[in-house]
Amino acid sequence: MKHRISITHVAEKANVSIATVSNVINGKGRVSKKTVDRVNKVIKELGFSPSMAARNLKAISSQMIGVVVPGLGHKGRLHANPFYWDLVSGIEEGARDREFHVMLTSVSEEEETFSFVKERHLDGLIVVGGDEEMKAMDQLLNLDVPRVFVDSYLADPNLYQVLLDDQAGGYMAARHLTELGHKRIALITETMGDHEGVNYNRYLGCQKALEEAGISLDEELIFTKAVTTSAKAGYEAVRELLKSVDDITAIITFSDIKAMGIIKYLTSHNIKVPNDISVVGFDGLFFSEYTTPSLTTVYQDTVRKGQEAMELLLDQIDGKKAATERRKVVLSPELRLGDSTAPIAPTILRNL
Amino acid sequence: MKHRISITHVAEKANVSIATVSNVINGKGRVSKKTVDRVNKVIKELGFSPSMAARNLKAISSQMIGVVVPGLGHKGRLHANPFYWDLVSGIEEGARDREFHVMLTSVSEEEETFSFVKERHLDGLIVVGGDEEMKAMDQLLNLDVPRVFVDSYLADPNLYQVLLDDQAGGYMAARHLTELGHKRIALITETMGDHEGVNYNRYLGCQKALEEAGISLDEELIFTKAVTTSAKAGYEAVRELLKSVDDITAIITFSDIKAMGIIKYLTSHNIKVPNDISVVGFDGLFFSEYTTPSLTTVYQDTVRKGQEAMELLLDQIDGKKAATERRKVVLSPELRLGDSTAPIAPTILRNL
DNA sequence: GTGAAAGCGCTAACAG
DNA sequence: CTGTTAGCGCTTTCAC
Repeated sequence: MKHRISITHVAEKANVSIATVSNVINGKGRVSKKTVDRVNKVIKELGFSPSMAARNLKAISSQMIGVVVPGLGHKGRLHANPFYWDLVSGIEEGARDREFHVMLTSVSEEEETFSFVKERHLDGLIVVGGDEEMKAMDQLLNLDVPRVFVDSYLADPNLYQVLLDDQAGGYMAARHLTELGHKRIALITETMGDHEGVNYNRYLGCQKALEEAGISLDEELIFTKAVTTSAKAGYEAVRELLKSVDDITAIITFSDIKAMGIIKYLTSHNIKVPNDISVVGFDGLFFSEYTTPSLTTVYQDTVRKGQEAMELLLDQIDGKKAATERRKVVLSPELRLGDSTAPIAPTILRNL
Repeated sequence: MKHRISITHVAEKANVSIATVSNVINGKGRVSKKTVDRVNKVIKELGFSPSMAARNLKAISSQMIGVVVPGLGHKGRLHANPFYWDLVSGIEEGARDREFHVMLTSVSEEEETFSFVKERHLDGLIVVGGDEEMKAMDQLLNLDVPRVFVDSYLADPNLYQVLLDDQAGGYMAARHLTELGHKRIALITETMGDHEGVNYNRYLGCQKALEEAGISLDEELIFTKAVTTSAKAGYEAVRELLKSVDDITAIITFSDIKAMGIIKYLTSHNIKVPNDISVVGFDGLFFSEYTTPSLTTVYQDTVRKGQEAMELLLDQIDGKKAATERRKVVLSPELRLGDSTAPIAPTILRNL
């Protein structure tokens, strides 16, 4: 295995000192144009590129940030939710614009140390969707690096966070249904933790809309046993739900993929969507317009979410003043109408 | 900003030399149990973790591999195909098992140098889905690092590749349709390049099945103008296709998300799937069972594909003998029946 | 068992 | 303008 080409080789071949080569590489110091050209020529000839490892040894920066996604790896492989890919797309795009690279890691249920952050001199971390209950969150909160938390609902106002206005989203979903005349509206979601987190906030929004419409959200209509965020979980959740409830006319769920599973169950059991039951999803993923029926969903710009997170992180790394003022970015959702919701059926109205 | 805690600090506090600390960290050399314990205690107290940058300076390895995905970034942000996320999940999982980290980068249409591979001492690269025509492929092929190409169909037998048996997949799709009695079968795909690549091979498989059934694949039935791999592209492609052809009874397309768009177009234009037209997709993504109708599709284990790629890469990095023998891993697809295909309708049969 | 010392490739003073 | 030199944190002989 041949030796790495180092700055020294370049220096020798160009008949200059390594300091000069260094200056040329970094455009620093005063170097005559002639020398610059010569050195650059040699660099090209030798196919030299500077070792970041060596650089990092002096400078603290590694020009690399980490993205921590829950459950991607090992024990808890990521649930195939396109949402993450959109988010990562946004992050990568933002990083690339600023010449940063992105390291992707997952955090499992096991104890994690995140020692890699120090080991690799990571300049920052974007943490996706960890609640305060997440085991690893403690560790994460104690790290001494710039961090941005996405969808995490952390109380500490000093933390940098990117969120969706989930309450508004939940509100839109429920409001839409009440406006269509629905009264018996079920909610299908994962466990909502201890009154925090994305799902809980969406739930609060729903509740508000229902209250406004003079509807009380029956406990029995809140189904929080969807184990994962997946089509399958949605499918199984409605099945269970319908065992104990038979008069609902609408369902809200907090992800499009669960909505998909829900619709699948309903239509394959001869319950018409939206005629018998309306369904509202959440996220507005690419496929939501292409399902049959197309989804009414609360859209969020996930790619942008990723970009915002990256921007917030980089501002922080740069120590920009802006960063101090702008610690929390809250994006707005948007209701997208599809064919999965409709006014409550007249026959049902009559029975009320 | 406080100084990084280095091996020196540990050495001082533990009253040993840095060499000993190093030995403890790496479990090398002879160190008395007593010293080991003392040093480890100090390490914990100080919260010390060794700098990989410094390590990399000596050792060549960075314990990091790069994943290169086409068009994720900047100019050509990734098309929202869950396929990639599955693949990356597999890769990350494989990496994590072997204590490697994964850097995610995109390659745009622009000229790319991949200098980061040397700069960051990457131990290897997994390249996803680049044809030989891809501009950056030349660069990629000339790099001097272990690489694994996924879905790339490169001629050089020395290259490490992970592929799906795409011909078999295409064959399954078409065979299934001919067995159902279909004769006028259309193909909707992206441009198929110069007779290579994933799509072309799937096409070959189709062709074979059709030939076996005594059907010639009409030129006019091959629609290669789907611009991207997306539901929208599928939607628009059928629309165009149906302008010039009106007697097809089945459509094959090489991704589930295009299939989704196709079905959407058909059903929303009152063409029944599968009664009027059968549709076969490809990939077997999570949602394929949950569409309405559910998709008949050629399933591939995408997560496994990622894992295999990682394994092949790591074998190569380790210089395992196995790697020399096993340069090409070809996974097998599997036909998954859904409700989007059905025997050709009797009414049509009568007209033939 | 343990330590001293020489680098790995680069940057950043500081001289010249 | 350009070169010398001292580290950055760690691994690795080679002595003791």
